[in-house]
Amino acid sequence: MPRPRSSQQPGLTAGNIKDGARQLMDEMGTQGLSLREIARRLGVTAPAIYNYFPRLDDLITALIVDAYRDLADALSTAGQRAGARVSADPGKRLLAVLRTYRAWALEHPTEFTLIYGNPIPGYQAPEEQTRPEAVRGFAVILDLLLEAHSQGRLPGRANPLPMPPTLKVGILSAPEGQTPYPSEVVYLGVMGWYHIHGMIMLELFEHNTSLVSDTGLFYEFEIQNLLARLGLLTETN
Amino acid sequence: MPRPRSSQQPGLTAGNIKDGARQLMDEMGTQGLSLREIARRLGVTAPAIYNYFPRLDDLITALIVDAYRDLADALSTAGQRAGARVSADPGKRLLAVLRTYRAWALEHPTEFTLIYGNPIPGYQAPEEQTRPEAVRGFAVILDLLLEAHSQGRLPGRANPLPMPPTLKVGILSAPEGQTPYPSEVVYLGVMGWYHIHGMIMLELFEHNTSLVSDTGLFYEFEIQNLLARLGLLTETN
DNA sequence: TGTACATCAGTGAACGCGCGTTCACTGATGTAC
DNA sequence: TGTACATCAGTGAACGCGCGTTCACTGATGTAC
Repeated sequence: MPRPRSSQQPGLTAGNIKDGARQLMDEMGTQGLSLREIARRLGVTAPAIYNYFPRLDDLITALIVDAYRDLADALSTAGQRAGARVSADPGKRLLAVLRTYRAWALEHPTEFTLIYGNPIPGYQAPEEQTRPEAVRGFAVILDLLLEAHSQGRLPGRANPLPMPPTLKVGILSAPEGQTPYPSEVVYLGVMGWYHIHGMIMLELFEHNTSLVSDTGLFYEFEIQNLLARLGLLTETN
Repeated sequence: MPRPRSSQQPGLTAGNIKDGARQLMDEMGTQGLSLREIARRLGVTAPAIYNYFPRLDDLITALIVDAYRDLADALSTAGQRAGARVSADPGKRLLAVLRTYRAWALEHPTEFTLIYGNPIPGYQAPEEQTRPEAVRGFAVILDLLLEAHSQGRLPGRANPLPMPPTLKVGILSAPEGQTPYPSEVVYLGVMGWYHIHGMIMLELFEHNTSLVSDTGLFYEFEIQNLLARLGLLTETN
């Protein structure tokens, strides 16, 4: 049977396939991914996909990298917009970024799960592909903390943060091979991330439905509290 | 072919099957569960399992309930032992409980993932079976907070905790149908849980390997910090 | 304007696999007499 | 002590299914002349 595709129609693209995959995962969960089912939905036979992704794992990798990139973009533009719109205050920009973190997770639950949920059995993410985008997202937060730190607004030598001397924080070099972040900045970033991440994970998988009635309000309260404790928010909002 | 089993051998039991399932999940991840593979490892044919678990979902439910129960037991005995060994101070007992939370997760990564990781697609946990044990574990934490609260050691009316008036915290009734926990207690419990849970999830799925070199120390520092902020730990350890 | 040709995206059949579940059955066990 | 019998845990074959991947192929397209 001849291919029905005419030259006007866009035909199969890597983008098409990824979109189909994302849609399928939305319905079936991250482990419901299936080359054959994606092909079926695109009105194409399964082997056709091999022209774009030699193996299923390559498709998964592409989806993961896309997700990290999309999240990093969302965080980055949220920070920039807040800077342009409201003020240059790093605390307020950080607040906008943290709001966006949750918003992105709730708007893209499948992709968030793909990144941060159970590892897919038998699949090993190639770090050299996924790591840069993953780091870029977290660096948005670290950069704002660094800015506050350089303004002397974070706890430091004069106003020491409780931080045990034996605690060794791994060194994460800044994006462009610049000087590494000071360990106070990394510590605060990680600490805040843990808190926020736990909230979102438990909300996403519905472990807190009987405990918290308005998870959005709760989140908002927590991030304001967090930033206020660091001296980054003087007035509310 | 006759059954090789003689009366001395224990033969197949529900416990055997669950143990095999847990072992399989340790190797293959929570979604690697397979009736046939479990049966194969137990030296038995797949239909034999149907005498003990009518459907695969029933086996999963049993595993989930077991995990919640085991975690709740671990938390509960940790609190009791700390009370007997060290002091009756609820803060110190809480510290022991929080240490146990992480220890249990790291010792039972598969079961922790089964409970708190991605939902298994197509499987819906029957709440009436899983909820009591899930609540029991969390109640260990809440009970200790309640004890501190009744001793006036938590922030209260006199020494108010920042807690927005509009924040509505769902009511969780105490185990035996006793009076519900005060909302300060629930709030602090949930808040701490979020923080701790995020740490453990990110550690378990190895998202923080490049950020934190000694995750055990980091965790220890965080929980001591957390309790100190609530006024539950005056001296270290 | 017309013809020959290379390209290459997508096809269809097939591979070997593992899965959950059903079914009639078998045969060792323990009990009742 | 011996015999007849009910029980029921586990068997083996079969069902229908979907999966990832391979392979030789086809035929529309665009290009070169």
